[in-house]
Amino acid sequence: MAYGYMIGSLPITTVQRLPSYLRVVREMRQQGREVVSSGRLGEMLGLEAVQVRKDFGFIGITGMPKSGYQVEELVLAIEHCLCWNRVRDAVLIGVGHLGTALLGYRGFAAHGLGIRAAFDLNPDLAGQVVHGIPVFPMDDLESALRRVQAQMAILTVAPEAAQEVALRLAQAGIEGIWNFTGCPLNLPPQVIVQDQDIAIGLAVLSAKLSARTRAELPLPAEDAPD
Amino acid sequence: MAYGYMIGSLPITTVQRLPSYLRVVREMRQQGREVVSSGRLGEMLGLEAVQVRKDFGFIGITGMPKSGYQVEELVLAIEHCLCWNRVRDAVLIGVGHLGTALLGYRGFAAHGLGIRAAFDLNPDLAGQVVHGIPVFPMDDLESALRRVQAQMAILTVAPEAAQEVALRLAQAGIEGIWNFTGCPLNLPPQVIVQDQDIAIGLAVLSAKLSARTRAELPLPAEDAPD
DNA sequence: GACTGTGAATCTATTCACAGCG
DNA sequence: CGCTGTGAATAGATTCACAGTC
Repeated sequence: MAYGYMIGSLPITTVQRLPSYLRVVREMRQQGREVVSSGRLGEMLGLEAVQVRKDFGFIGITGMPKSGYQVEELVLAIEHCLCWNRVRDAVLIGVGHLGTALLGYRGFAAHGLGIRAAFDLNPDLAGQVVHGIPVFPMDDLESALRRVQAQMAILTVAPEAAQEVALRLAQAGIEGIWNFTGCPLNLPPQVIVQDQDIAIGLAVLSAKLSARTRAELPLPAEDAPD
Repeated sequence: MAYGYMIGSLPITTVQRLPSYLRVVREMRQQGREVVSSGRLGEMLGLEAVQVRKDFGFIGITGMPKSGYQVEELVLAIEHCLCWNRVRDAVLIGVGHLGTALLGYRGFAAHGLGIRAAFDLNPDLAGQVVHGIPVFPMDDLESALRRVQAQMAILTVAPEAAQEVALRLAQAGIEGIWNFTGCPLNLPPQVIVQDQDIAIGLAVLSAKLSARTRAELPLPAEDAPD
């Protein structure tokens, strides 16, 4: 079983399922539930039980026949894999609609993310505090980054500015960029870029809706003679 | 070549790449460029040329040896696949930080989406107009949906309310739900649900950063004797 | 009996290799 | 030549089938 496209020792598809496992097992822990089976978890998340078991195998968790997996152990193991048990310092660039929304999202702490500063071109925003996070002018980017020691940047600037700002971030030593701009970034390979393109999800939904609408219509008379 | 996981006649992975193709070819059209090769497109998007050709084959586009593909033809074909050449009526439920940001996003028109109305529990919001879109109280959901004829709903409510609101949407005849709540929705199968879980992208980035940090550290003395 | 754990089989997606064409 | 188009090969992910264990 040669698994590829690995992140560290985990298949990327496994990593993508970890957040939903974590949400469920955290909830169970809060409810005082101590064990859970792969079957129950799969049912709740729309996954096959064996897939859940394989995933847990990858993150090094082993369960007990008859009873299942220890909820607490699962929480800790998943948090460890993602480093969501400690808080990673981050900055956000581009305090527009989306940037503001992300600054206001209370859930990031539980996802290992602490936004320490924000930056925006607009001089009216600089000096303000948005959802508790101070906003600095773009000119201060490099000097502020030397102070706040952020490892990650959340990029929510306009598409036209994306590449240029990303390059400045890379040069300032940012290690990972969470890219909400929808533009592909061209950066030195030591910077890890994660694209978060909202248009992809919309495209899948649009295509599904269109496919169903087309299927409901009478088919366009496919009476080929042969 | 038996491709599965199809949406209509397209592999889902192809559909997921269509938005980035579309962005690039629309830009080229605006610049007056008439043809483009699969190699050039692949280079711009970080894809293999052959993948681009396969994708274009699926959407029924055929190019010319030596020159490449007609930019205009590509734009129209991709828009057609996604139904992004006409505007689909939608409503948005939950005018919090994220909901407000989405209401303010000017790009949806180019993605075939027109938000006609928004809804929120908060009575102070009802009656207001946010980014040009009227907000109604949640109690009016069913009656308003009878008037606006929306096909799609954007769900940006708090996780606790997600399932209940989604059920109301399904009963009101909504065909597709774009689910930003991070909670899995349990709905009758005729409703198409597209989950847009921001935590997945963050998990992948977190895991990559953690993996690299771990790789840089001296390995924890793996001197097994056998 | 009700679970886990895992090799083998299957299914899906990407990439290779090359024929065909303007 | 410099492209496209596609069958064949490979790589990756899921699912099956079943052995093992408490």
